[in-house]
Amino acid sequence: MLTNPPGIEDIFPDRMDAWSRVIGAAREVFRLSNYREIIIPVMEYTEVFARGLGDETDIVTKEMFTFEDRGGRSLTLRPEGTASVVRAYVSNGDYNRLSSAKFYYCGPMFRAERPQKGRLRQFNQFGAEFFGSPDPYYDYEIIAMMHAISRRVGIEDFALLLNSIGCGSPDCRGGYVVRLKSYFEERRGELCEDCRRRLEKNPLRILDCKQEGCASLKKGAPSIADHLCAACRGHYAGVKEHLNAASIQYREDPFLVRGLDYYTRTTFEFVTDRLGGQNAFAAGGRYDSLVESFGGRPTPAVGFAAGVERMLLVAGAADAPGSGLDVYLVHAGGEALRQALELARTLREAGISADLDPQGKSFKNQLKKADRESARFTVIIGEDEAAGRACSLKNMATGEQEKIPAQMCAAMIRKALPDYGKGHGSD
RNA sequence: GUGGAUGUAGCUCAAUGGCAGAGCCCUGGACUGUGGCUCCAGUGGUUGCGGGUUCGAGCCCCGUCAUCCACCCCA
Repeated sequence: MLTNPPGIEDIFPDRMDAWSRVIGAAREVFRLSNYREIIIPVMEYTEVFARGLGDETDIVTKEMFTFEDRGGRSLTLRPEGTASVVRAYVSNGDYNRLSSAKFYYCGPMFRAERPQKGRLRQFNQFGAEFFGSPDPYYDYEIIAMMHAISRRVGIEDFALLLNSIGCGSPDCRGGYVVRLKSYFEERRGELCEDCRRRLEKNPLRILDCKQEGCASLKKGAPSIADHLCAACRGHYAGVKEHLNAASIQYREDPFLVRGLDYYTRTTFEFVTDRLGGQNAFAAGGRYDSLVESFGGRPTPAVGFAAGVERMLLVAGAADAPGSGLDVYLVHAGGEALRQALELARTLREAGISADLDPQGKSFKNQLKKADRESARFTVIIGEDEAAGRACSLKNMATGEQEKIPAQMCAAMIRKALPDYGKGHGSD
């Protein structure tokens, strides 16, 4: 039997309810802050990600689905969205010339990791990016949107971790990294094997290590908080002020280091302990030099991304079987079927969802199907009804049933549906 | 890439090395034109795949594939 590749899932209708609620909440929150949707390609030239995320990052070195096109150029299925949005922004002169821009995106991402709880090879993210200002307000705006989306989706059990990793200048992170490196070099023997390698490549990442030895070492390590330059310190204070003003709880974590190279100043994560070996369901930060490194004008920017499947896990979202159909038509075949088909057309044209089984076995069988579809009404056309061009309208919740002229059916159902008009056809 | 666990009906799972089962689902009946609750009956299997040991393997051994969990890393 053919199966789907590992870590690449089908999403069936029963799950779509919860799934759409998450995406819907995100879209609505983005709209409220004037972010507009952008559709970015599912694949890019490999350089986009290599340059965007950093040549040495784990994602680029071992987690990308990369292949050659027919001309021998290297293409990669996108492992995240920010690099693509930046690439799109830079290559589109119209937007590039605007003083600022707000985008959001959603769609599948691909990473060639071993699947496990909360980790898929194809998964869905939505995210937002702001271009054009270093003002800490925008860091806040980005964080606040993700916060609002979490609340709307019903995620209660989470923490917001916040940090500033400063800028690259020698009196800021640049100098800090040097101190950090020498601190760990003196204790090289106590570091795990991975961290000894990180010591050369990216000493900051040692702070992220969960090995016991390394974790206890970092308690005595110099903290980035004490080594920010005046400008970055002021920026960080500004972000916190905005968060406080909005009563958004956060926990400062001076050791919060993200796996992507492009971050500057603000970094943050929305974390929970309900994701197995994973902990973050959304994360982001500021990336003030990424646009420039893609060949654009120097343009400060902030953004975040969230994992839809992880949010569903954290929210404990249950599958909802049944379609919420408005009407299921039950018929006795022959002339009754002919009238049922005609009535189905009428109902659908009136914006009422209707379904039936032309093979229609017993009434019992058809009623059962109506129940499985969680239909709100059943319209029954048996031989008696068909003879008088009538139908029996049954409310499936109460069991009440009434025989009415077929002509009146659509009008009566429409009146009885409490939310007719929302999500139904309009007139 | 590394480690551990698990693969039996559509689903969830039983079965000392000795006749492959139950619950749910599905179909039908009790109720000849009425869903959910109850009761009864029925359909449904190359026990992931390939070897081996044995009189005999779902069970033991080897290999392989798949899934899950964890490491690593990340949404």
